[in-house]
Amino acid sequence: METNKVTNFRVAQKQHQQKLRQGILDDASSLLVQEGPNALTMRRIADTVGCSTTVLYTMFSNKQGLIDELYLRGCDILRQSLEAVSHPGNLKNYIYALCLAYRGFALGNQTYYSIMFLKVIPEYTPSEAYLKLGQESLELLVQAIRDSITGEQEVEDKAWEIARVIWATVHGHIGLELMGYFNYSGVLPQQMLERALQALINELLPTIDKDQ
Amino acid sequence: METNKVTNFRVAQKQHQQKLRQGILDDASSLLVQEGPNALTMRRIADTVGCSTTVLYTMFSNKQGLIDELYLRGCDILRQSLEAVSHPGNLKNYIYALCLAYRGFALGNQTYYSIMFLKVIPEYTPSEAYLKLGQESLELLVQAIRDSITGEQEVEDKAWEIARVIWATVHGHIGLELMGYFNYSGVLPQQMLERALQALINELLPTIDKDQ
DNA sequence: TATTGATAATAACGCTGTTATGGAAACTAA
DNA sequence: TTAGTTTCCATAACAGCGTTATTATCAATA
Repeated sequence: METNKVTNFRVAQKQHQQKLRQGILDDASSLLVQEGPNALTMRRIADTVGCSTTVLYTMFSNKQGLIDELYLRGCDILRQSLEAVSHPGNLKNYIYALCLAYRGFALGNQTYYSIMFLKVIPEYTPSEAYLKLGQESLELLVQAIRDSITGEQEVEDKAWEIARVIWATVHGHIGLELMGYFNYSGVLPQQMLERALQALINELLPTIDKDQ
Repeated sequence: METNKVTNFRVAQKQHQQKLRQGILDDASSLLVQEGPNALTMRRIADTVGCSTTVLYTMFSNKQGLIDELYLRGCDILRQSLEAVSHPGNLKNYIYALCLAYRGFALGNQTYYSIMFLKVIPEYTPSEAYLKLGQESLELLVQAIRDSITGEQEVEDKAWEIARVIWATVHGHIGLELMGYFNYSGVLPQQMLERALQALINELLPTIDKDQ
């Protein structure tokens, strides 16, 4: 059957392209991690992969499209970092641990964190859809907050609202820390974050763990 | 007197250079404000001023040196924004107002804020000394906190510590807001920040305004 | 087998920060 | 005044950036 041969070829082609695509993203990813966002240029990616820049443009349209994929990888890593947190039964401690895991993700994957939540690459600004995907990586935190305000009205909206307040706080501590503003400050950044979190959880989730 | 003529010329030269220097910074500043950090290239600055890039390099060494000066201008604007806050007698409200003034500075001077506290220009990273200057722009906030914990031990260290925690929180809210993460979130960013601040001040400064 | 179609490398365009070159103007010294 | 030296600055260049037009190659069709 001629058509079978053709479709077989087509399938092989598709698979090859998929592998190439993943290979490119792997190389771009290690470039990002090992040498920072500044090293993430189309030419360097092409050199690392061993192809011309043309391939990158036919495959991802432009730099924005390529980095979009790295953004998604960052979302995965963040989600997995939160999933790795064991639920200690105590909701307060759990929320606490989720926030510290978020910080762990940020410090352990500074370059991913930077392209997701800071504007370090002039050519890249996450689209509205991707901003939403980024937020949704925090689902576990939102769920924990949902659990801790169960019984109240408009749990869904309130949970997201509180999550965003906590998120912003954690983000702010990380942002200033990464900029270097907390070097030589006497107190460890983590301790400062913990103090802020304690205050926020106490005030925003006053009914939490009262039955434990 | 030959030497007088010479020195007079030297003085005139110096003054001329100072004026030129300020003119360059004025132009760079308006370029930054009107067209954003991406428009802040050495060539565009030179074109706007009406000189060659060589002048910029003899005057500021490099782009880092030029933006250092804009960083200082940003510090001035921030300090003045805080100084413009009237002290309402109530310390809690004052700290509150200072934080909102900080947010006002950030939103009203997004480009200055970005080069100072976010990493939007790959070629610019504030040095340790400038990071310190940036922090010191928050002196009024630190002083307010100092006033509200007077009587305790190690007021100086504690005040800075609490100030940094509050600062990080405000910064985080602004950072996510500027990235667009709070668009379509239902609750206004300012309200979210206010809730966070209320929680922080209540918990970190429990003795505040008890005598009023 | 000749032709069409996709694929990708080369080279180019207009940017960027930075620097070497060359010339003009001004100060110094005879 | 004149010759030499120093200072200043614009032009042009270099390397690198994102992006695209050109061109050649090579498999699929008719």
